[in-house]
Amino acid sequence: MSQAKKKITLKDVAAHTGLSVNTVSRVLNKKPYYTKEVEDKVTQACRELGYIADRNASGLRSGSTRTIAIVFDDLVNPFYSFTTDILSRIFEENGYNTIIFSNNARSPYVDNDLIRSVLSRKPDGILSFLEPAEDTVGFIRESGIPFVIFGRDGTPYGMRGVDADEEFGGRLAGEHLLSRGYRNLAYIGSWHDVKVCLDRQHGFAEAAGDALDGSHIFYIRETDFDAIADKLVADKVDGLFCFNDIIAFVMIDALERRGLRMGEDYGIVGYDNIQQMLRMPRMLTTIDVGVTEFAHAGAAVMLEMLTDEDLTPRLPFKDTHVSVLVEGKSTPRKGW
Amino acid sequence: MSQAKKKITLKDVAAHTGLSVNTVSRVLNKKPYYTKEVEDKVTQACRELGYIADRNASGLRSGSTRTIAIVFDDLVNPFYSFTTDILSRIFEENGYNTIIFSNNARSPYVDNDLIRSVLSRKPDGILSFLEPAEDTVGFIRESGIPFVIFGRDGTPYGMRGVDADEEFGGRLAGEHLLSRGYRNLAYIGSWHDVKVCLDRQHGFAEAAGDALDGSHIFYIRETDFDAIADKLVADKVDGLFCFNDIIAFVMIDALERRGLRMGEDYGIVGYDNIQQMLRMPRMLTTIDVGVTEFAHAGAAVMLEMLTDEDLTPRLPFKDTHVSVLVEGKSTPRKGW
DNA sequence: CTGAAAGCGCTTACAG
DNA sequence: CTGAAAGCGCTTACAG
Repeated sequence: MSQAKKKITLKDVAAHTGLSVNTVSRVLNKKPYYTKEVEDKVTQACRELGYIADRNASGLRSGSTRTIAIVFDDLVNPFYSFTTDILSRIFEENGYNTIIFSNNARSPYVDNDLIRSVLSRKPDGILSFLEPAEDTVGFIRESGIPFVIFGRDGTPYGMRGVDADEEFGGRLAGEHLLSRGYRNLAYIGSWHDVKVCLDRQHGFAEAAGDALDGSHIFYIRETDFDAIADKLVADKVDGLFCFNDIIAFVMIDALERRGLRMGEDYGIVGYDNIQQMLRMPRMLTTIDVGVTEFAHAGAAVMLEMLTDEDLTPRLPFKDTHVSVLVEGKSTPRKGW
Repeated sequence: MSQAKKKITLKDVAAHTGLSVNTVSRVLNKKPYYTKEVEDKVTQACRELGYIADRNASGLRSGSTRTIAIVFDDLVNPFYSFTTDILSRIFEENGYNTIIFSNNARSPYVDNDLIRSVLSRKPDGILSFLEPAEDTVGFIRESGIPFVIFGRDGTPYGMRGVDADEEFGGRLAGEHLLSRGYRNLAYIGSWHDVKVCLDRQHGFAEAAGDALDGSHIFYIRETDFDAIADKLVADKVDGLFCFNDIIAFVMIDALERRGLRMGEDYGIVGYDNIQQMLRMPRMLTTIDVGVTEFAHAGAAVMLEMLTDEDLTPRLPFKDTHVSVLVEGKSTPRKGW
């Protein structure tokens, strides 16, 4: 097997054509002022030599790496992977590569270590599924790099965000469970200090009214699934709303191990509709934000910031799209 | 909002400490020869100034970008996202960032455009879920860059691969369906020219024997789901083996629309056990390769190639791990 | 329309 | 143990 072939650089292409590196560079970047003849010569030489431009080198000089960083805490959740898939394809189409970062689930925030790691790659923009930690907000803003918070409200941080109406989603879940006859409800959230989680909770609580007792609000980062399940069984809770579908699945499993069957002994509503992303049968009743449009909205904001198009007040996603409840088998009419 | 703060470079740190950029660089990279005093001064200055090294610049000079490219065709499939999540975390722990590339599902191969895009980022290594296209194999090998084919056999390309025993998995599926009483079987593959797909098919065919008629072997890239479902119904097929879980889910849906219920009118086996990755209830019977160990094996090979550790003949994944069949509700004993 | 020089922010030899 | 110079592969002014 032949060893690492000599790397072909602009200089080689220049030598091969008898032109200067400057001219070759100009042709490749389609800058004005060169003859068709020169263009052909360059194109030909690049093909012959198998020239591939070094994007890192060009980034260093030009100040733009044509790279976008995506930050998340858990690529396993299809909500993130589905969105990341769409985003990276759109970025690619626009000449940007995607570099991914995760937070090791240390916290639901972009902390200092993480942002430093991201910035060391000099991306042209950062799209984060996580909110910035208190002490990184100023740092990020001062860096001047476009930062989009995806799926969360950016205003508290003075940043751009692309978010959906989470309270509305929570309300849908609450109304649905009530309308199906469930009367003793619970909410299983993720982190007690994450806004999305609280928004869904508040919407749900508002709709649920007396049916949701304060002692039936849980956060999986504080109470483990088994403890939650035990409490639900003990208190004869009959309707669950979970922060996302994965949490719902885990609860279904935990309750099954206690002899309770989904859609028979209790009703349950999730969030995200990952079943559809995976083309699975509709089993779980869930809230669907329209993830494809959501991702496209996020990409649009990012590209808008990158190209400095004037940020004319287009209506944000939140105001133009509305979540819907998709019914599965997990919330049949209760009793009668 | 303050505008882009002046970027802090090594030069600034040098000026601030009264040292040369060289010395500062040496301290930051922990090269030998500097006093504790100098080290403290540098550390202090970096903190004060908020210095973040430019990894692209260092990569340009040093020849190593500390970047690994991961190539896939569909991040939505949890098999890929789960694996990518693990891989990127392991790479991160070892000082490498991950840059992702997808093929736009143009083909199941790494084609010329794709590899050029990847190489332009000068990654230290490439881990691909896709096999290289015929005409890119030579190019990739000549580039000298470590290339690991994940989930596929690398030997036909003279490359390193990390693969599982796919025929064995296919056999498990076939034996299971037979043992449950299904007698008229079908295989739903992905691409007819992808080795993994064929390996599973061959293992399955071997176990199925006469129960698998040649006309009941399909590839979803050639025949659409509805056409497949129609044929299955017409021929009263009672047992399905699908290339992966997602294909299985789509088939279940297509058959349901034709009035056939999974686990009642027919049995079905998938591949990958994505249910477990998503912590979902065990519904589908499926083949599980042990994706966590699989991902770790892939990372190990990649890191091994990067650090040039001698490639002592450790047993490859295929020879040390064996897939298992995980039973769900989709393959109950038939009839009696 | 094309070229020679400078420089992006680092690290790598090489001096001292 | 530390520093001055050169250079990684490009693009950006600036000349001509």
